[in-house]
Amino acid sequence: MYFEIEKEAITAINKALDKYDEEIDRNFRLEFPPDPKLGDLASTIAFALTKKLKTSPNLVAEDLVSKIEVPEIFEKVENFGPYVNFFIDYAKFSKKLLEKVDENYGQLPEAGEKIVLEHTSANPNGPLHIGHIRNSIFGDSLARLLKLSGREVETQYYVNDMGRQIAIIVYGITEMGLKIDEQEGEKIDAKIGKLYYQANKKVENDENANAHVGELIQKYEEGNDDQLNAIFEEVVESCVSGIKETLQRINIKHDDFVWEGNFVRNGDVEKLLKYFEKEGFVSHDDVDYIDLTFYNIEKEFVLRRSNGTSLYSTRDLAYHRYKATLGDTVLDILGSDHKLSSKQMKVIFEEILREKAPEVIFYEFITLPEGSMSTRKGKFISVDDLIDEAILRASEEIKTRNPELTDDEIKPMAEQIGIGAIRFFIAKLSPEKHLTFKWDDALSFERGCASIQYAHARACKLLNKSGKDVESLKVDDSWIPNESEQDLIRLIAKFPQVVEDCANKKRVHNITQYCQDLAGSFNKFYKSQQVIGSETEDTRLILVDKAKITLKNALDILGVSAPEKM
RNA sequence: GGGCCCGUAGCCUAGCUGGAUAGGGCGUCGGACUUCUAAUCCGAAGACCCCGGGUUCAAAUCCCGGCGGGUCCGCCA
Repeated sequence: MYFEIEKEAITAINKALDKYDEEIDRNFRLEFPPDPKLGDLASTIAFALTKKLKTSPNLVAEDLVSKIEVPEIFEKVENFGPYVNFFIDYAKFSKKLLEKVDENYGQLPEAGEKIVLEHTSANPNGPLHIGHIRNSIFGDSLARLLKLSGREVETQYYVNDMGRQIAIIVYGITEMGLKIDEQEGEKIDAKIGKLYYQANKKVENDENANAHVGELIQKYEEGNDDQLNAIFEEVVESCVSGIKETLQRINIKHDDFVWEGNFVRNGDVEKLLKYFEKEGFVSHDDVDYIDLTFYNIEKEFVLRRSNGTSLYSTRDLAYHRYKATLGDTVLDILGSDHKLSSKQMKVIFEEILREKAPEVIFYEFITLPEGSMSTRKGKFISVDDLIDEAILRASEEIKTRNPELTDDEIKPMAEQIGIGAIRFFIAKLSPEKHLTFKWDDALSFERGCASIQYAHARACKLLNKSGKDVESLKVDDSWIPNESEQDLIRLIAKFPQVVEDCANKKRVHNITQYCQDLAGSFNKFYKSQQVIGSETEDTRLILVDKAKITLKNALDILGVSAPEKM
């Protein structure tokens, strides 16, 4: 709704600007004033005009206001110092808004852009740990946000089957006689992690073992040993299946899993290397590499090991060229430790291949209070453990609040609340901020996600209790919303704009704030206004229903489910 | 050593393409359950926006120089 009325306000301002002789940039948008007392939409256009007119911005704003014809949907236009502020006529606006909100509220029209979004892509050498989860939760939420904003999105998980890590696991199986089934842990990915830890310890301290791993890498890359291929594939497939299960628990599902080995097997990597060679970019030492000092990058880009095998970075280049064929934009979510290699990739794409480089969003690490996590050192908290703990804590919380509930009733609620707490906790922090993980911060049910879910459950309960079919109700024509109703309407109206804004900036953490604001506004309304039995019962029920829908759709961006009961 | 990121009340944080009294949350203190669920609401206290310069009518935001923390600089991914 704000889109429409913003347009009206801009048109009105432009008409007023026509009355001046001075030419100023008409490509402006409106902003939200910091306080509803100051109106609903504000323009800073007076600042631009001030420079031309050479008077104070306050006077310009005052003069501009006198020249503006107030569009019908607005009550008045006033200037507050240099700001030109529009006040919505809520008697007219509210009814229109409520009629507009349906199940798809917030879904913006098709933008005609397809984004291939890669996220998570953790090495299949162990379970997902809480260091990876930021990538997954941010990536998945962003995918949801971008879809809502009208983009087409395909999510991919890049499976590193050819890495040294997998070869180490295979070494553990074939040379050390370790068996996946015999490892500690419930899930197969956890067992593989344990096996990897042991095999890695051996390889680190034993030259021969280390050399043997190199041979395994070489053999798998050549791909002629069917028996060996099968072992590699089984390890990777098993681990990925465990990871998929974990992701599913936190409402994450990728559209596609792409194995890096494909790009060696289908010849793409070789083609790329030949191209670099032909164009004269390759330097030969023990290894083949591209010297990037000309582009101000000290670190060379290694293409091939001395034994002739390819590296992750080379295969990744081929993978990114493949992704570019699938959509308009290639977007990666990566930890900040990838910054240098991404810079190398960007230069290679733009300067050497002369192709569009992928877009990358970086996030800082999550560390434990005692230091950073490491699958290699077996030092991490797995996402499965985090989920289990979250659900456990949530069910205890539910039990103390609702002692009458049975375990069967509690279980699904605990899952929704526990998972919500995790996703919300991760999503609310902007990605460039480093995070030290603490259980009590991560799994708080006060004022966090649970209170938002609670607002939704409250709305459901209320609608249910009314016994009316809200779809068949009509907004009362004489209704003039009071203050808390206006506040709620304002926030509901803002939602599509929040979606657009966050999607353009590719930021999801502002969505969490929006959810909190909307829930807060609903709770305030709920506390102060009687719904059932009031004179405007039907209208208020509609308002409750629309708030509920908006809340649900906003939570959906975060992959958090909206419970009907709590 | 060089590159990149971060530094906002006791704690976590939004704002960072310059503009309205720096917005939330946790914690603290005080109030509200005979009334549609108190996982809620109302109120209060709490901020040299790391420090020092500069640009500007205007700086948390931009520039320069420090300080503190993180991270990268592998024939790992």
